[in-house]
Amino acid sequence: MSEKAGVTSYDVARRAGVSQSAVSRAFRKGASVAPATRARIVEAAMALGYEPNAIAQGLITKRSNLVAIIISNLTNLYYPEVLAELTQRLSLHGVRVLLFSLAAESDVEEVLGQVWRYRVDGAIVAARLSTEQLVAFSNRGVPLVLYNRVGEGVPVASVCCDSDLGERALVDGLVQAGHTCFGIIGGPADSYVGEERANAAINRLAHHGIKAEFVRGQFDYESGGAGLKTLMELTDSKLDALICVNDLMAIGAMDTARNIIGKRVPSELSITGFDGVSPATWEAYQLTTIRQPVRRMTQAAVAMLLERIESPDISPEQRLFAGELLSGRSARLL
Amino acid sequence: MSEKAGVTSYDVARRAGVSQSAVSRAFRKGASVAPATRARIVEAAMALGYEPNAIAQGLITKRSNLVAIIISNLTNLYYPEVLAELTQRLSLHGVRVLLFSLAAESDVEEVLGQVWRYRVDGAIVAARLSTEQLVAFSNRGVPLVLYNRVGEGVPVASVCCDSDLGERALVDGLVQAGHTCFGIIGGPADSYVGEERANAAINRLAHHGIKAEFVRGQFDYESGGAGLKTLMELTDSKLDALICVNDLMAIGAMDTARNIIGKRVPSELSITGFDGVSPATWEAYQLTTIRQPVRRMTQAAVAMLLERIESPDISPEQRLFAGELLSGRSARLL
DNA sequence: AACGGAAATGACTTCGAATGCAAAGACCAA
DNA sequence: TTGGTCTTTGCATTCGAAGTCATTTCCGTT
Repeated sequence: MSEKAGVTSYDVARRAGVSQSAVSRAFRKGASVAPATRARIVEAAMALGYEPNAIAQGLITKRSNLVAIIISNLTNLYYPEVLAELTQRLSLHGVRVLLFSLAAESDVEEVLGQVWRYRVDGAIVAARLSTEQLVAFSNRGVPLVLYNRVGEGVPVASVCCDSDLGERALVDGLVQAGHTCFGIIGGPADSYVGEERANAAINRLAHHGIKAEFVRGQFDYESGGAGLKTLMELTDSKLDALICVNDLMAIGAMDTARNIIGKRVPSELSITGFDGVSPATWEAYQLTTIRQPVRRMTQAAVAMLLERIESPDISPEQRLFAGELLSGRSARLL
Repeated sequence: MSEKAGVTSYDVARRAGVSQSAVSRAFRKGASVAPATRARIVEAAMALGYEPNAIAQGLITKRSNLVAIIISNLTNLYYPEVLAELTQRLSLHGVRVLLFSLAAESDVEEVLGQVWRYRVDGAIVAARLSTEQLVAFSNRGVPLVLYNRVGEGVPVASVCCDSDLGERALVDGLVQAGHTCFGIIGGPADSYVGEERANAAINRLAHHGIKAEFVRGQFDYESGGAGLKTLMELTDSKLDALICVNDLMAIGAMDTARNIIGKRVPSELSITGFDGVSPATWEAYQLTTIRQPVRRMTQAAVAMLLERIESPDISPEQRLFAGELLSGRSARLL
């Protein structure tokens, strides 16, 4: 078994005394090969350390068995879990992952060029795509599933965690528990989930006749503390309910509230997050948040994508998953 | 610009009134094409939305421009950062990432089969490889760089963060600050870094004539708390210095110490970690730890790999980076 | 006008596996 | 033995771009 580079089906064929076609057939199930022949071929292949060249297979079959995964910022703490899940699930189906991680959202265009070049069978995207970019996918016939985003102006298959339901649960709980002065820390203006969640919270508060102060953050730890400080100023320190559109900012805010500002959480200030990342459940935080059902969502995304790879004409579908309210100890909820 | 699937160089050639060869040349720098011709070709290519088929290129040139990245558990909190860095750096060099994330270490063998099939130009691996597996890389002529691991029995290019230096700094600091009862929480027995760091700590303590209690964890938050409890029992609650081989366990231990056991950190119990993940710097923890120089390490890994892809015969090299001591507030150090 | 050398271009082959098609065997029945 | 059916097998072609080599074109010289 002296595995060497560049062993081809011809090498195997020669050693087994058959034609190259036979070798090819021996490796695809359902092909017409005599059992004895197949055995000889497999033996020869093992002896030579032969592995079919996926590149050549891809060229002839027009199936690369590659799926592109495009994620804007992997350091988000939430995405690694998603990525790991997606990768492993796709693996089970014999599909390989071509990973594109963006330093800046604006890199998408360049990345797409590479996606086309590699003739991927499909793509799962957790980054903002313009309408033209969405159209490009459909023109090129590359099945696409958006993760936690929906197509703007164009119907596209997508998997999302319901922002409205989630924020509604949080807002309602906070309102009913008697909070009166609300603040919201949103995401950057160009983030889809950020806007969705912030708007969901704002709308639900409006439904209760409450107007909240609003500031933007960058989804990171520091933004939480900074946002909280700003909101305290804006509200003359009357703030008693802080809604953050992700957990990381909520955690940052908690730390700042306790250690810098000196507000008790949750007795003086309730703080909520969104995502359900693992630090949210740590003893020190016990964050009240909405946990995204990552396993079900990734499972759905993979299933939808594979379906569309098999049958390219399946119509777009949006799957909205309800998050689970995680009642921690960072907020007084009713 | 009605980009469609399956535009080939022949299509472009026809539209530009040239041969396929000309199109090919127009897209590679340094080739002999008249400026005017190239212009016509580029225009035609744009009009058709042509992108060279990387699969076909890979087949003929025997360069896939793909690099495999194999990471055992992405949920480790430390690896996402590494992965993002690696991906982006490789991108800059026109190299694409084929990601393999392992659910269990034992999946490596199966994954390697796929690595061979895709004829990757090289691989960066942060997972345990057996000697046979290491040899397989060299037999197949696939350049390999190990990340935070070294080849066992076989010389292999690798990039590591120095465990000895790091643990020595921590141990010396703790000893000099007067700690007397030491406990160590290691990693699973099959983890390379886990064993390295634990041994480094044990050895350095021995050098000071101190013997520490030792328990194993799984690198996760829960293991920290559980490990601490066990160590408290083993030491009749006399434990006053806890060395964890990664930050996550240290964080878990801190939370348990403060909130469950009721020990003050660091006045009654000093806790140290390793890695320098972002939560370690959070207000609530301010962990005393060794920060791995991720940027320099990934930078080195990429550089080493690319070098070896260009010149396959470069001899193996180990690059050991010293970590930076992050003096937080979780340990009394001198 | 004729020639030489360089630049530009195209025809053809190549990479490695898959597959349509035809030929060759295998097997059974009459 | 012959014919017919079904299974195996090999030949030849294909996928799309790169690159070799031969040819053509272009330009400057004399």
